[in-house]
Amino acid sequence: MSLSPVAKEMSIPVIKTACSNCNLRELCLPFGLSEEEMARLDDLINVRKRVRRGEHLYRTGQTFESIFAIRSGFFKTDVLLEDGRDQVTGFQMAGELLGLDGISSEQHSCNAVALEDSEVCHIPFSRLEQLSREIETLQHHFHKVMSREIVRDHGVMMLLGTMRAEERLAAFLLNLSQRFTARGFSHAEFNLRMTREEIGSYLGLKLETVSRAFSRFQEEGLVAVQQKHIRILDIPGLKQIMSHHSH
Amino acid sequence: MSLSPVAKEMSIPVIKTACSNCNLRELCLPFGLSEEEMARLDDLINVRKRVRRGEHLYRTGQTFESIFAIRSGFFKTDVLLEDGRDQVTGFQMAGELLGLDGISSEQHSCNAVALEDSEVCHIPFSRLEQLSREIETLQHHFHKVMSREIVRDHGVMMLLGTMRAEERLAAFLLNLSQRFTARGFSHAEFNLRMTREEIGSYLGLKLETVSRAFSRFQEEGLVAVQQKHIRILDIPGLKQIMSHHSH
DNA sequence: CGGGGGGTTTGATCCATGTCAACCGGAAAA
DNA sequence: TTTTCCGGTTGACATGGATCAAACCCCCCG
Repeated sequence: MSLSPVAKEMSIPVIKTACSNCNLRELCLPFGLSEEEMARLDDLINVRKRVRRGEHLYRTGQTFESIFAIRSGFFKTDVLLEDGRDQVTGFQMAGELLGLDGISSEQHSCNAVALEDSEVCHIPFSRLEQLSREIETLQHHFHKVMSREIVRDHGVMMLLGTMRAEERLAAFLLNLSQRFTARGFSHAEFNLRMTREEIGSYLGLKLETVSRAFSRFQEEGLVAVQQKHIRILDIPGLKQIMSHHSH
Repeated sequence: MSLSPVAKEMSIPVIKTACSNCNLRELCLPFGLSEEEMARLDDLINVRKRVRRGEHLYRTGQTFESIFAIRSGFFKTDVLLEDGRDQVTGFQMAGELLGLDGISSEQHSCNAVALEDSEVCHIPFSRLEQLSREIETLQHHFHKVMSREIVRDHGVMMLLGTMRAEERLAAFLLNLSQRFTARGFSHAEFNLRMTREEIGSYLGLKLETVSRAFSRFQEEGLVAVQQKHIRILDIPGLKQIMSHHSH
């Protein structure tokens, strides 16, 4: 049963979806803001949208107007080349921003697809710029978030350019583990939201190679894999694989 | 003969190195600013620094305080992994910014090395943020520049993840050509500032593979290669290689 | 003018990953 | 319960690029 407008008017307490009571505020844009500043940020985020599994949040070429903060759920972004090849450029989870790539050309330069039922906050970009001209903390934090995206991308370039298959998968699992931990989930046990093919696309590998690497990790007792369910058994072992360069 | 301080005091016209008379202003940060706004940007860029070939502009781990705009010259950025592997993450030329990756953690996350004698403008970041709170155009343009870097990185991820050796090199040459063109140089003839090994590192290939790909292009009449001197003979041909996926 | 050395080219061989194909297994439909 | 189907696993084989090695070339320096 959903609350009627009348219920609101009768001032029955309603859980307002707002930055100030969002448990992701320490990971997301509001980081470091005062109560009053957060309220002003709230003001500009007046649309929250559900995106069901498999649906696009935006597509390449669409006019860029807003960035999105993930309230809950899981997304992938991918780029499509004219000749049909495509690549997953990232997986995004709660508290992360989507759409930063659209600022440069005023249109989105990748597709964003929900990998599970998700909810996003819609942040009109020009209003965010306006507010960040007024709130130094917000401005600086936003710059940090963009910069972090650049650093992340450099990490992926490193992975794609210098690592072999098992190193890539180890790095990928450790990265997921670390991000789940930061969100208060188990660092050792989680469900993958993406297929082997999507993992492979992200890591520059074919799905068979990803599958074989998982099997190998399993044999060596590093992880327990059951379909999409992953239990990481030996984090130091994975770290060693990641950086145990044979040459 | 250099001008003495006395000459300046006698108000003999001195070419001031300033954004307003920099021929890169349309590519660089000042893009879209009024004369008055550009003067304010000039105010904050009071150090211009020479970096000789082979010297570091900054190193991984150094405290981040400024970003740098390249006035002239050519740089590479690279990341070093603990196990000794490294990768070139980009090549930067006049009008481009260096150091954006340092914002996120307040320390530089890569090395920037001059590949030829260069000159950079030193832009204290906190003052840039301050000014961009006051000048909307500057703020927006800066955001676009950061976003463009993200889009560029996605392009490189695509290249590393889905392209084969010759496609990567074709993409690389076309990209250089296009950037030289934008700076008023010949789009068809230029000198590479980097070694085959650096190209390989950037493209996720070994130097021998890069060399072989060059030879192949030469055989096929796509380019004329003589050491570091490159003449592009067939741009459509290169474009076709880049996107002529065999599968 | 004659080394010397870094960068480059080219050849021969090897190997990690791609490719192709068969099979498996769990979830949803019938 | 059985069927279907999609995603995943596993095997056999092919291949692009890595590796190792030698020779070459250009530029700098004595």
